[in-house]
Amino acid sequence: MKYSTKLSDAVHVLAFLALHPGAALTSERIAESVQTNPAYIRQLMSALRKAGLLASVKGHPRAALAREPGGISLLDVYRAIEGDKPILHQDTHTNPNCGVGVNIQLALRDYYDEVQRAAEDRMSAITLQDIIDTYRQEAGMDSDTEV
Amino acid sequence: MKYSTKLSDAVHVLAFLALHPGAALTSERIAESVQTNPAYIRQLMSALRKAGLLASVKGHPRAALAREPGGISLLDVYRAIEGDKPILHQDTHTNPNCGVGVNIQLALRDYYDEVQRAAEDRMSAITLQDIIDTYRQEAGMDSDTEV
DNA sequence: TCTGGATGTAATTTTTATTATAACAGCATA
DNA sequence: TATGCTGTTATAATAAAAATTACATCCAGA
Repeated sequence: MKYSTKLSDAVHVLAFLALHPGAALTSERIAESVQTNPAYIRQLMSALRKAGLLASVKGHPRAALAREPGGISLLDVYRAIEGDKPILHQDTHTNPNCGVGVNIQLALRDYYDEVQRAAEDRMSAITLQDIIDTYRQEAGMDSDTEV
Repeated sequence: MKYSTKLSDAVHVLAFLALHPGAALTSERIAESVQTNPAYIRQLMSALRKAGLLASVKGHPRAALAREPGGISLLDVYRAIEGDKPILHQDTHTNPNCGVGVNIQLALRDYYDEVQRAAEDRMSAITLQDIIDTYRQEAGMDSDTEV
């Protein structure tokens, strides 16, 4: 498949909103920045809304963060967008008649869970605010260079 | 795309070899356990060989681990198989004319690197021996229940 | 020394998750 | 009450992975 960039795009959307407070951003305007189509942006926003990270008014470009950027972690966004999709994937198509195969995959699960937890722990320590701060630094403070 | 199960399958291959020392395992025999085709197994083995995790003799079913299971970490296998493929993916198709978009993705890179490192640190602490031990436990010691 | 079974590798096809796109009902503001 | 945008669903296109095919090469044994 393609590599999923939904997490990156969702962060992009949230950061874009945070950087343009009260700017009447339509899904079309945001889509331009992400260089994609408005429907995809609305899909992401829908997931973010359901997770309580974003508030919006149907029919109007009034989307806004539902929390402070400092209160939104990368893990929050990951959960909102990817649900409980793991970062490593077991092979669930091994030969069920082969005890070795099945049980190796079973054993792997425990260790994949550990890796998942390590990644999620790190993600939970990174906030949208951190990302915005880094953005401002790297953009050399010319943070109002427009779209 | 499909989800990659190469890491899981490569571990499967290594564990299978470790569990059947000197058993003249053909790629076909291993493929049965993984329930896939021999060529795919040989591709995995080729990557493992290039990474120095596995030794083999061309033309003959003599593959064997090149190191003790305790000396092969999950990270070693990941690197052998996936190279430097990251677990989280940036969106590199954002609008280059949008400073915000580009720089948000740039800022994300730093944080994705942190997550990657956390995951890799954990992977480096897990060895093939650990996985085999867990396998034996979960298989309830009937570790010679055959293929 | 020659034969055969298996490897190593490249090329092609099939599968499947993801993104792109289209379509439209419904809402809230003007 | 007309309009612009949202929220959502459905379908098509894209891309990465696994499956499959093909074959040159090797080397152990007859």
